[in-house]
Amino acid sequence: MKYFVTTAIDYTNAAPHIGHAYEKILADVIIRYRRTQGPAFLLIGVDQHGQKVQQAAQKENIAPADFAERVTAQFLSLWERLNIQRDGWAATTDPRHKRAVQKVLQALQDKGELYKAKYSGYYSVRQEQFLTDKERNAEGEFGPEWGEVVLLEEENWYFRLAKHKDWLQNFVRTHPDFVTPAFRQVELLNAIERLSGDLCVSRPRERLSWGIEFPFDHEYVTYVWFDALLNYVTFAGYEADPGSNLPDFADLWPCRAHVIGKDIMVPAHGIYWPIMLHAMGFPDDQMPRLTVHGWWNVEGAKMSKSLGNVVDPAQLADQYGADALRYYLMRDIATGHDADFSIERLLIRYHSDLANGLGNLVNRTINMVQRYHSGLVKKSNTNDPELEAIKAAAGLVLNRYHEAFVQFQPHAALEAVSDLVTQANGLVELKAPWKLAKEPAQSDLLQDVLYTLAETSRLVAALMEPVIPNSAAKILEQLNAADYRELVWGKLPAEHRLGEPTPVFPRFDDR
RNA sequence: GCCAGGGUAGCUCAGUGGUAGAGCAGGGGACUCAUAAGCCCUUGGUCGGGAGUUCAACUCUCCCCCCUGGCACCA
Repeated sequence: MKYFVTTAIDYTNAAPHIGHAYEKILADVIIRYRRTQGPAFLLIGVDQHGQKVQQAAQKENIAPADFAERVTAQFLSLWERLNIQRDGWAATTDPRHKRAVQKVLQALQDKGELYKAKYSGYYSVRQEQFLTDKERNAEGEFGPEWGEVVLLEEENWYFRLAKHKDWLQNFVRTHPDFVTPAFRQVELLNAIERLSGDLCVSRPRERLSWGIEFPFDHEYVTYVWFDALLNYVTFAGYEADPGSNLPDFADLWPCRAHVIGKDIMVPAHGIYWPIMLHAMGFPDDQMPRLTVHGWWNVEGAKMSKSLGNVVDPAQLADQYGADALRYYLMRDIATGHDADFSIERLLIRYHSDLANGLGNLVNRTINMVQRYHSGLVKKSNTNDPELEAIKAAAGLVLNRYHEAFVQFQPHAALEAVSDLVTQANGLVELKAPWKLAKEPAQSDLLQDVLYTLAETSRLVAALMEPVIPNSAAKILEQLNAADYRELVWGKLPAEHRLGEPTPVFPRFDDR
C-alpha cells in the first residue's frame, strides 16, 4: 500500500501563478515527508478539455489539442523548476484516461445512474451557456454583456446526484476526518443540505467538441467535473487496460489526501466526487480524504489579472531559488487559511530562518570541527547534562514534527525544526568550543560538543529535506552524511569525518 | 442575505476562565567558531466596540462594527 496524494488538475487555459505553485509544493512536501515513512505516490496533472480551452484555441485559430499542449508544457516546466517530484501525470487527453472515463460512464448507465432529459431555458449565444435567474440584473433582465439571448431547448445527460444526498450527509457526519481542516466540514454539510436536483454531465457535440464522447451516445461529450474528477482514479489504474503502464489501483486507493483549494471543495470535491464514487460502487471505507488549503493574497487583495498583481512563481524561483520560495510558501501560511504574499516576507524568512539560523549553525559547526578537531567528529559519552538536554529537545521536536505532518501542517513542522536550530545555536554559546579547545583537560567534552552539534545539523537537514530538498542535500554533503538521513537522533557514526564548509544560503542583501 | 474563518505588540501569528505570549523589526550588552551571522537582556499591547455571567474574561453569553472566503465551473 502506498500513501497516495493528488493535487487538483490545473486548467490549461492560462499560465500558472503562485497559487498553482503553492498547491503543488504543499503536496510535494507532504509526499516527500511520507517517503521518509514508507512508499508514497504523488499524482499531478492538467485538465485539458472544456469550453474555455476550446474558446482560447479558437481565438488563436489553432486546434484545442495544440493549445492545451502548449499550456501544459508551461506547467510541466514550472514543476521541474520547483522540484516537484511526481510519480504520476494526469493529462485528461490521455487515451488511457478517455477509455477509463468511458467505461465508468457505461457502468453508471448500466446501473441506471444516468438519464437523458430535456432542458429549456435562456441561452446566451455569445457566452455559449444557459443563463439562470442569478444572471438577471436588478431589472430582472439579462444585461448586454450576454449578447443575444434566446429561449433554447436542449437534451442532455444527467447524473442522479440527489438520490445519494442522504448517504453523503450521513457519510460526512460519521467521518469528521473527511475534510481537513475541520472547520470546512460545517461548510460542506451546509452545502449538502442545499443540494437539490441532479447534475448535468454532458454537452451536445455541435456546441462543444473538445471533450470525451459518451460511449453509448456519440452526439454528446462529458462536461465540467465528470471528466476532470475521474482523473484521480483513472491515473491510479482504475479500469486500466492490461499493459497500460498505470499503477496498481489496489496499491494506491483510497487516496489519503486530495490537495485542493478552498474554491473547489464545494460542490465538486465535497459533493459530486464522493457521490460519483458511491454510485460507482465504492464502499464507505474506500472513500478518499480532502485537504483543503487557502489562498495567497497580494497586499491584502485577491490575485487577479485585472489588478495586475499576479505573482509569477517561475520568475521568483529563478531569482531566489526554488528552495527559498518553497520554504517561504510552506512557512508563512497555515494550511487551510489565507496569507499575504510579499517578497519582503520571503526575504525575512530566508535571511532569519535559513541563512542566519540553519545555514549559520551548519557553517560554524563544520568550521569548528575543522579548526579544533581536524575535521573529525568523535562521540565520547561525557553525559554532560547540557548535551543531554539538546538530545531530549530533539526528541520533542521530532514528535512535534511528525504530528504536524499528520495534520498536513508543514508550517508547524518547520516551526519545530527552527526551535531545535535555535537551541543548537544557544548550545554553541553555552559551551564555547573556542575556549574548550584551549584547555587540554576538556578535550573529551569538546569532542562531545562537536559531535552533538554535527548530529543536530545532520538531523535538522534531514528534517528540512521535504521542504528544501536541494539545500538539505548540500548540507548533508558538507557533513559527509548523505547516507545518514534517518529522522532519529544519533545516526551520525561515533567516528566520522566531515567535509568542507560552504555557505548554503547566500544572502540577498549586501549588508 | 445565509454560513464559515478572522479582528491580540510596528509586522506575521500563537494562546484560552485565574496577574498578556513567540518570531521578526527597534534598543542595550558580553563574546568571536561562523554568511557583520549567533547568544543574553530589553522597549512595546486598554487582546475590534459595547453589555452581561463570574470571586475572576483575551478566553463564556448576547448585540454591534470591520476584513476575508464559501453559497455562483478561477489553486
